[in-house]
Amino acid sequence: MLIQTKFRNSSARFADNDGILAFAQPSAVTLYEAGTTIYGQGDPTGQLYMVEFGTVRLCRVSADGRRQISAFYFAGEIFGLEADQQRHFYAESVDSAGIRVLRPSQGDKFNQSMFQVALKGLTRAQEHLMVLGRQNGTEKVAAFLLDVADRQGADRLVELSMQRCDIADYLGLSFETVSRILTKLKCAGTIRIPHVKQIELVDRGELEYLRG
Amino acid sequence: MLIQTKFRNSSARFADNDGILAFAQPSAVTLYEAGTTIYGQGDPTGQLYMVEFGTVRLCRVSADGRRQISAFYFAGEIFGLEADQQRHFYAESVDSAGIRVLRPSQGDKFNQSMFQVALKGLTRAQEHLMVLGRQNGTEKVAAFLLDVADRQGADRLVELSMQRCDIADYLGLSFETVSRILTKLKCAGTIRIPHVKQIELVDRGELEYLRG
DNA sequence: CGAATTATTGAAACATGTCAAGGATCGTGG
DNA sequence: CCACGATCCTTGACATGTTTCAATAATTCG
Repeated sequence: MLIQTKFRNSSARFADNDGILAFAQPSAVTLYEAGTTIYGQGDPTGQLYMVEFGTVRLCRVSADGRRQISAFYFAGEIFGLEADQQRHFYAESVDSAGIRVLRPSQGDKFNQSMFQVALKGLTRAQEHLMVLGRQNGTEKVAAFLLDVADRQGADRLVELSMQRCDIADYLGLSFETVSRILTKLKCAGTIRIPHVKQIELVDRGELEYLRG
Repeated sequence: MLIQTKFRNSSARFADNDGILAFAQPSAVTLYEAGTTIYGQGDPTGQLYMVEFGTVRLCRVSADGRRQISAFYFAGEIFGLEADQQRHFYAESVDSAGIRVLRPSQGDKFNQSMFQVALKGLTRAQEHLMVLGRQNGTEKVAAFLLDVADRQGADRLVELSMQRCDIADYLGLSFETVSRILTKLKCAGTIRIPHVKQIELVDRGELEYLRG
């Protein structure tokens, strides 16, 4: 369910990612209801997207139904870059999200910006490889909470726009394990869970220690 | 232990990656003995490298000694791209490897090539995320064997330049588990192991099925 | 308020890790 | 060329973390 909206400058409060806005031709913001497909696997590539508000997940599902979320994107972040003409992952809104399409305007500066987007994506993916490959459940969850907090600019209170299942598919765990670990951290006094979707970082130092 | 060598065109048989050779200023080939550091974590960035022959691993070690190998690079492949001024991973030769430095020559075309390198790296990292996050040991090893075979252009006989421990740290497993899985695949008739470092893909279809 | 979805918790099964021993391979020097 | 030590690989037994299945609780939405 898509609803075209009109306001065009609400992202001013976020970093103008890599100067890309100056050189792309940004469209109006499109509103995606929670769980809506933004683009599908196999779709043609060619345009980038910017999250205006809300959260986006980039996913892939294997033949037998296991899902891996390769990244989340929050307000102000850019996604949709692919190496060739076909999309290898599909993108969905996690919650109600506003997405702006960035159409490529031919030009050096836009390419420069695309390069920055690619580098940022590469860095994130490599960081995530480390988490998926060599960390246990507790370390994964700690790393996730700190990452979300940083990207939200949150000092103590993290707003989890995604559900446990999304976190699990991002971290390579079952959602039950994610739930158990959050409970364990809560009991240890490291976090508080005032609401299912709000995590308060009580002992940030401990989380950073756990993250490794 | 480094030894400067002189031959400059032995990579002609490999794909001229993204046309980068035409625009960079390639140096002579430097020979790195097995297990030699090519660059360290924290080193300044700025130049790319091309594998002339042999294998390179890109690694990171956590505080308590767990290592994650984020990528292997084989002959003809380019590595060394980073998002900022500091290297976040370190690069080592796996076996005896010849490495060519690609110094950035200012210019549009080189940047274009860097972009291609970034995209390729991003794609690989994302593929690997899927493997690390959602595949079990057998699937990981199957995916690894097929990936190496493809990149070596090998039909049946895969030459494993790296040891079990490297494979394990790449796949997020223990080296004992890697060994056990190889044995299991051997007993199942899916592969043969004529030599510790040679894997014959007897039933490629089965491996592809296992990979998912 | 009630139904549907999502989250938590428990118990048992399973895959993988850890520790330990023995075997294969490799490089070196006699 | 062989013998030796060092390194790497394999295999076994057991410990552990995570998954799975199942039941209950909390939350969301109409």
